[in-house]
Amino acid sequence: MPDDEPKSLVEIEKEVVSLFADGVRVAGLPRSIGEIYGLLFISREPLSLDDLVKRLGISKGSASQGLKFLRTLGAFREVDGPDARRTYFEADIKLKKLVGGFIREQLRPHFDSGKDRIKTLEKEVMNEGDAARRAFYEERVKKLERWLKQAKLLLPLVQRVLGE
Amino acid sequence: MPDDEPKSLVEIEKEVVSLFADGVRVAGLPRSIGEIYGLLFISREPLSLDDLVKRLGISKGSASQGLKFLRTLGAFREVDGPDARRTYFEADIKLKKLVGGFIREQLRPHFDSGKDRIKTLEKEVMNEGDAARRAFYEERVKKLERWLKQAKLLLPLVQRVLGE
DNA sequence: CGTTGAGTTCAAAAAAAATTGAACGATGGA
DNA sequence: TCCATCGTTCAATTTTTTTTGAACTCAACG
Repeated sequence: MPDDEPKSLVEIEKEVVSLFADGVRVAGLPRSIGEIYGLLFISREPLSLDDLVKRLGISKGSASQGLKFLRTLGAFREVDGPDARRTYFEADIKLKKLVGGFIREQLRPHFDSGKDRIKTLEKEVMNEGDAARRAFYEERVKKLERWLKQAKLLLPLVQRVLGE
Repeated sequence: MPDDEPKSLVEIEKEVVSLFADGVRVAGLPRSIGEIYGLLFISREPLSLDDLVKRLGISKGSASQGLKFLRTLGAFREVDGPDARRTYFEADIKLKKLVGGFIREQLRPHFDSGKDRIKTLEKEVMNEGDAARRAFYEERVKKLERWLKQAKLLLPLVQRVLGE
């Protein structure tokens, strides 16, 4: 029963893992998710959940949850590997896909709820008795609507620029 | 000495404050920063630090730090108000300016450090003895460079789309 | 100058988020 | 059918982030 698989990360791997770990923080994601994707990104062979646990030194729970999230983004493929019992993961390295997944899973839902809340605001504004104050509120709520519309407009544009 | 200023938020104000509080979380910013900007956004008259403290029910420290951050973004103007001793704040409601400030203060620094770290990676890759492995690393590092370049390219575009 | 109070700073406390690990369901042999 | 173990889940724990509040600086004013 060979256990000569590399247990610890080599220098390059460490640097890439740490780069992604820091990188995903910008998007408000936990470190471990960046670490997992980073290691998949810099690994020639697909890795199993257990490989991730051993090599990153994280818990099985973290690895499983991290993969669960990355799966919703479409950040990796599941492929066959040495052990038929295990699932092996291989990074999908299309930036467009990653960003697309992030937009779909993280940004869109926020935008949608934002839209609803602005709708609620509009109704609320109508109850304002003071005319001048109401006018001010109307102007601001309209501004919010425009912001949201512009932001939504931006998303497909972002995807296009990052596309192939 | 009149203290008939409204102490608590009216319904609309509450909703806008909460909308911004949740909204800024997407950008990884603390709730209080969204609350402060939100209240300035929906206030007809400029507000002092003390107004923010009283009406949002946050500490003086939070308000001061929140304003400190918003100041770096250029998210408000300082104007005169009822009390000559105090500084009054008025929201700047140009989306372009807000996003521009965020890019400049939060995103750019990350990108710059990312660039350095990729440079380090490149050097490290040259030390890899195994040719096939080195080729793989080179390809991946090149991919990272391209990603960073595309992301950087995106920033001015975002600013343009959000402009006036 | 001394006093007052506006605004800042930062160590400590509180709150929120991420990680762990043990229990669990599921699946594929034997 | 029973066993072994892969992968998931989630309550408890740890870590990180955010907020607080008291001490401080500084400027205006008498």
